[in-house]
Amino acid sequence: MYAYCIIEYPVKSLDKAFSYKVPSDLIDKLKVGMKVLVPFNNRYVHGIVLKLTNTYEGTYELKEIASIEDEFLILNKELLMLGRYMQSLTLCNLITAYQTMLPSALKVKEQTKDYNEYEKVILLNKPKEEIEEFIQTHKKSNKTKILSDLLERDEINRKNANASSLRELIKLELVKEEKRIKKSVYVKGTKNTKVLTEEQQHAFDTISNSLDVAKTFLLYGVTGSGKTQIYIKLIEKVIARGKTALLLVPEISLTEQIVSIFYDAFGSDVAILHSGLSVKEKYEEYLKILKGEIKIVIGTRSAVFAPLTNIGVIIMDEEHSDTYKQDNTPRYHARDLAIKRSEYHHCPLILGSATPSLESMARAQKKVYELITLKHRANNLPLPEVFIVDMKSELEHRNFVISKLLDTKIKECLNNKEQVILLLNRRGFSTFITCSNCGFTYKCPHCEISLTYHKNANTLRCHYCGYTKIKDDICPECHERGLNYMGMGTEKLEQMIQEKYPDAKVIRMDADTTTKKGAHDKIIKAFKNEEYNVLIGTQMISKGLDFPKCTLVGVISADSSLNIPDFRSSERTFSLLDQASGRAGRSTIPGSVVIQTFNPDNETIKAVKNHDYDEFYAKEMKVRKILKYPPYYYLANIKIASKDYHVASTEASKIKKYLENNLDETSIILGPSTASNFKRNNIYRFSITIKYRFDDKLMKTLKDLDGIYATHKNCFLELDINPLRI
DNA sequence: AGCACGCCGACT
DNA sequence: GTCGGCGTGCTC
Repeated sequence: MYAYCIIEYPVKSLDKAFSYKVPSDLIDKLKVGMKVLVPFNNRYVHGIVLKLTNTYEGTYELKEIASIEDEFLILNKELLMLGRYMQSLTLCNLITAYQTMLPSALKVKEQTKDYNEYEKVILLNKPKEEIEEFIQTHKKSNKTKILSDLLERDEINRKNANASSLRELIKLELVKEEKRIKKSVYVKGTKNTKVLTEEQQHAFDTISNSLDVAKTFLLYGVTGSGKTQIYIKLIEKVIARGKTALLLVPEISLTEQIVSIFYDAFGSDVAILHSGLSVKEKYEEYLKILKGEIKIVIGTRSAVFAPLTNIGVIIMDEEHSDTYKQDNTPRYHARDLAIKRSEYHHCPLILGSATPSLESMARAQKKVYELITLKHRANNLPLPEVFIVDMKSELEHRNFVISKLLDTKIKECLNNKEQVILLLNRRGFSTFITCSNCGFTYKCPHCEISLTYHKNANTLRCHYCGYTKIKDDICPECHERGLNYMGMGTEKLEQMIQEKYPDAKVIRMDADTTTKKGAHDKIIKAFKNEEYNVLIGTQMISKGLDFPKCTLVGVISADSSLNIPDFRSSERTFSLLDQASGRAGRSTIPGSVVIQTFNPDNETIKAVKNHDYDEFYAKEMKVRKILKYPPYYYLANIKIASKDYHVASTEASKIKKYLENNLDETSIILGPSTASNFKRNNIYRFSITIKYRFDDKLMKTLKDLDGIYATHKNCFLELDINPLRI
């Protein structure tokens, strides 16, 4: 028998199958999809078996497979296919695709955040007889009590035992201590008795009727419309039919509620996959899923590769979330792979969101997806009222940060002992120029995105197409000397709020205050427990959190999100502001939202005020159509990187020529321009973006290009097909 | 990727 | 003379 293996090095020139003889003692054990150890160029390297054959036609002197690396960890037929599919979508190496699918690949860049709660339990360490003997031969004490408890119950929590007695028992090696992940609710069957509303029921029925069809549904429901309930019912139904379910969420840490709901409903049938798991934990969960011990997998992006078989439903919650797209190689989008898996398993895929991505909504409009709309909040509460404050007129009253209205509302809120959330988006990665007098910002005349300020050259540049202009001294709009780049950090805002409202207890949540393990959770819990009444934070506080006592959300500057130089900034702003407003008034007290902006007439802002996604969608689609952005055009981005500025620059021009000669005439090539992360780690990056519709030659051309530069000494390419940002 | 092979400069 | 620089090519 012969085996075709792909080996572990993610290098273009090695990204092909190498053939080996299978030694007789492995013939029975070796399966396609297994990890093996093979001799390769005087060394042993890991590989994955792609194919097994009985004959060998080639002319190589074949070596033998050395051993099976892991007889449990197998990529099944579907996952092998999925890897090839991912390769074709992202143009990554096949081995890279497989490595990202397998849990062991995590060792490369293990993350340190640990979202698990741990508990310590005490177990017996000696046979029962010995323990009994000990109890008999010693007089009653804390020690014997612990032991007899253990005889009865197998394990006890460390908290329930006298610490010093315990220490002695451990010393005597009669008992042992074990640290394990605390699963808050492990017991199955807290009956989910919630009754679906009419609307929910209709959604449920529609999907239920297509349980054996590979169909994608876009479940578009306003915040609080109870999508989670529909997920639960669907999964219950699918499990009852003997199938499994996959639930993808944007970020586990922000989805605690969903997770605990599912633990409650399904107990140990659930596995949670997220980046906080250690390699070992991830591996163990993976094996459990593989062995069929798990029926429901909940996880983030990479959970789309969960080795579930017989999937009955795939759900992608908050489908518009950017986290579903990996921002390093392989740059896959979990949605694409979820669609593929739903086709393979002939099961429905549900994309859920209150603010669907334009791509998905456009597909729904074109009937590629079936649209299901939930218009009402499950608890029938009105959506919070949104107030737009024009900061231009506030400036006249010298209110630079907190407008009169927001100030009044905050005071009102504090007086009523209710809570306030203040949202301050970060300025993004690049600096843009704003007129502090009228709020004017420079936009690229071709790309409609904000220009980035380059201080050393005193120029404003578009990093899409390369358009450059010199910064004016006076604002072209209001003719004042107000052109400055603005921005305030959360830290400064915190200080300011503290001074302005001395009685308020303020807590801040941003990247700085959440670096430590569990800090994130701690802040949220503390705020929920009303230890604080003002929460200041960045984007991260806008997602899915539920604070019943919060009745006011203030957005300090909507412009900072709106002006980020990216064609999707309106979409992101709408989603962010809509979600943020959803934080206000979630229980019985109606909430309000104050949005401060220099652009009160901006269509996106107006749509947020009316909670009108449809209006936003219609307007934004027009813009995208005119400017030829997704969903009307697809995008592909090439980054040309080199330590040498000149090399990067000249190669970028060469590549542009190459593309012009090899792509369809209908495709539009933008650039080369300096990439948004132009110089990082002393590497210069240029960016070329291709807008295309149907270009048969595109993928092949990009692949060829990648091949050409694979051997280039000091210049390399990064390809991103359907990038989320460029 | 990682290693051998190979062909030139400067060092005990 | 030889040690070692890294350019080139190959890996079932």
